[in-house]
Amino acid sequence: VSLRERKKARTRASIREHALRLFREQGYQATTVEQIAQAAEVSPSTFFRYFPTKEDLVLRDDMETRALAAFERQPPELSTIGAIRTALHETLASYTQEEMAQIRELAMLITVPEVRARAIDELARAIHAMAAAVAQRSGRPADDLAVRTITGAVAGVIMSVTMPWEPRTQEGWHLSDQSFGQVDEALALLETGLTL
Amino acid sequence: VSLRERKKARTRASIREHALRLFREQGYQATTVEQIAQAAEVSPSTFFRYFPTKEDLVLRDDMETRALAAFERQPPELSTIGAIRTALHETLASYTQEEMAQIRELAMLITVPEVRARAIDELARAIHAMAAAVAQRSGRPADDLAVRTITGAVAGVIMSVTMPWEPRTQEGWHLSDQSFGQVDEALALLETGLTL
Amino acid sequence: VSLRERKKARTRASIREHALRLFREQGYQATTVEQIAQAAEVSPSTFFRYFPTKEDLVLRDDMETRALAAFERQPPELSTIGAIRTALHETLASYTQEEMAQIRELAMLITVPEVRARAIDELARAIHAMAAAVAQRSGRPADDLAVRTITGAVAGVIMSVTMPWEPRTQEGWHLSDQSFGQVDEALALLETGLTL
Amino acid sequence: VSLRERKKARTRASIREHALRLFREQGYQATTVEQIAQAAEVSPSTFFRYFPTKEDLVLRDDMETRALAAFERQPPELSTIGAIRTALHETLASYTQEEMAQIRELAMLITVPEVRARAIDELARAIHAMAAAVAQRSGRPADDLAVRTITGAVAGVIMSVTMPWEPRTQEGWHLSDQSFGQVDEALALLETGLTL
DNA sequence: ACATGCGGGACTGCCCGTTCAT
DNA sequence: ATGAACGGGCAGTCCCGCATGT
Repeated sequence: VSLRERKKARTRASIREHALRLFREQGYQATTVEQIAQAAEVSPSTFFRYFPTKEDLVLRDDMETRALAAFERQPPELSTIGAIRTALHETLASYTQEEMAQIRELAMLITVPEVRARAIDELARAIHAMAAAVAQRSGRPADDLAVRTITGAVAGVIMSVTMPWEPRTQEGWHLSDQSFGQVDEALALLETGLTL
Repeated sequence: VSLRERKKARTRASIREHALRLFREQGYQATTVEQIAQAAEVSPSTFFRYFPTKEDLVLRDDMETRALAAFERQPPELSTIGAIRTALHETLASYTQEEMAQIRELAMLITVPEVRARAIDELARAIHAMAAAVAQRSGRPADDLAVRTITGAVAGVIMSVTMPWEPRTQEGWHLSDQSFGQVDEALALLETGLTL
Repeated sequence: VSLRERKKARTRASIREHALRLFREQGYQATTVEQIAQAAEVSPSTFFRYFPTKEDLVLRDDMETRALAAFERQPPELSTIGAIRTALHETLASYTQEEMAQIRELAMLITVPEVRARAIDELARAIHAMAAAVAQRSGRPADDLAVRTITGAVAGVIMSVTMPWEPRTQEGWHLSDQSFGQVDEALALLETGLTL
Repeated sequence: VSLRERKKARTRASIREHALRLFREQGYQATTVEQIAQAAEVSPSTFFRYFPTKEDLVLRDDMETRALAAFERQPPELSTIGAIRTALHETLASYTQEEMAQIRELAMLITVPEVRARAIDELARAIHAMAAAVAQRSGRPADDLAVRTITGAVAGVIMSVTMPWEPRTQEGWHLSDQSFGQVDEALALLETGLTL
């Protein structure tokens, strides 16, 4: 880890922290990139070198990567959905207190339409990546319909349970601890069979 | 239907047609709102009165509304997913040849990232609307977990089957006739149970 | 002439005047568009609506248009070059004192490389427009070699005589009154024959 | 020729080749310096050390230098324009097949406005350099009007004959073999006298 | 009512000067 | 000491909302 790398990481963190503070104080939309750059003492162009878009301030985390890695570690005896559930548990457990706090803070911002659209898109993309893993695990081709169905369903369930559906204000919604519990429960339901 | 309404509809259609032509010729991103406005012989501000954002040129259709209405017409004997499947069939059948052609053309544009993010978001929103209908149909509360699970799963499956996952060029992807068939099949799978 | 038009013209003039003042005070390159916009009390985007590029502040004048019109007014007895010389005289005579002063001030800025490259390009384009007029006048096709040769030569002579060739500072060069005299003389030479 | 020099020349050639390929594939404007640098496996800053601006990828060749040298080799019996014509012939003849092919490819890019403006400016500058040679050859002062006139006229004629005047697409224009023939013919006309 | 004009903000691309790594 | 990385700055484009004028 060279000095250069360290500095980059620090700059990146600094930009994000200042941004989050400003979002808290003024709201997401009311905060301009220029303000963030000024607060973090970098130029706007530098800002965009670290975060391609303003939305990426909120989105870039590695939860999907971690979850995928955890999934691939699961023993083959588990059913697909079972493996996914365990993987999610492990992923959550891997976060420190502070990381969870930041995730919770970032999560509040998905009430902003653009952020939310991007977030869903990322989720979709991530689950598609997981489809490959599922395919391999079950010895089926990557574009197998059952594989696409199961991964799609999982993504949809996560979306449906965690996203704030009614248009609430930024303050009115938060990612509760029980959200994860609900996701788990919903995935269990999905596996049991959706008889309604 | 007043004369005013007629004129509005014509303007709206004209803007959309000119836009689609320009998208075909130059691509979505390369076409500016100003060009579209000029081609349709309206001012840019008028454009925005008809379509709140450029993306809405592609997104605004009433498929979700029609599907929801069809769902509510289904007899209570059908299972939830069965009713959804039938509703989708009826919705598709309700389109004329020309409408289908336009839908297909619009569908090509979801390869554009912004459009795609918005499209998924709309799908999510639409399915949430359907959750209410499902809840009522089954006599459960609106925020019932089973209801959210089933509707989320349906949305996820539709997404997973119809969206172009690999980053393909605009030309390389199209909404095939069999896409609908695959959605139907996948929903059948979902109902049967996802044992993988 | 509506109120709107009036206002536009005033804004345009105001921007240019403030820009010229700033150029005088700080130099062309050291003056940013933002400064100009601020001085003229408009937003940067408005600036670009009036002048597509910073260079256009300097370039947009109608000398070429006037010269072309004057050329077309010349009687057919005159030789081509003779007609051009007369047209240039008439064009110059048509400017008021103030206009000449502004032209002179703008002319100083062609010492700036980008401006100069653009200026030559405009000259080239203008002379090409004149080729059409010459062709018509002499009853030859537009792409006749003699026509292209004569108009090209005229453009080249004007360039050669009026442009500041050695890289001089902005202060060291100015468009003198005798520049026009020299152009006239050079065109006379061109007509007589270039025996060297 | 040291090893260092060799390496530099290779890097330079490599950058240019990758750039030309990308220009062919995506167009000049759509290709960014960063893409070129990446393709040539150098950093952007290295790119700018080899080519001060993106335009210089297209412009930097030594045709003017060669032509000037050839001009200075001409015997004093020849008229000025005669000497220039011979010099141009010799210069052309000095290029290999591959060099000509590259020149032709580069020439296509002068349809791009910025490139074209720069190209004309370079031509102007080159011809001004030639003015000094003409002055010396004829024993006149460097700023002699006849000298400036004749060199300016030659530059203008070359411009007029070789440049694509109508706004054509990149594909629609190319530097034909007969362009050189036309230049020669036009210069002959210039010498004979421009009676039109 | 409707269009036009203007403001503003995100974002891109070119280019340069300085700092760090080899 | 040579070269790459990095940050800064500025021109320019586009989307879109709001005020202003017709």
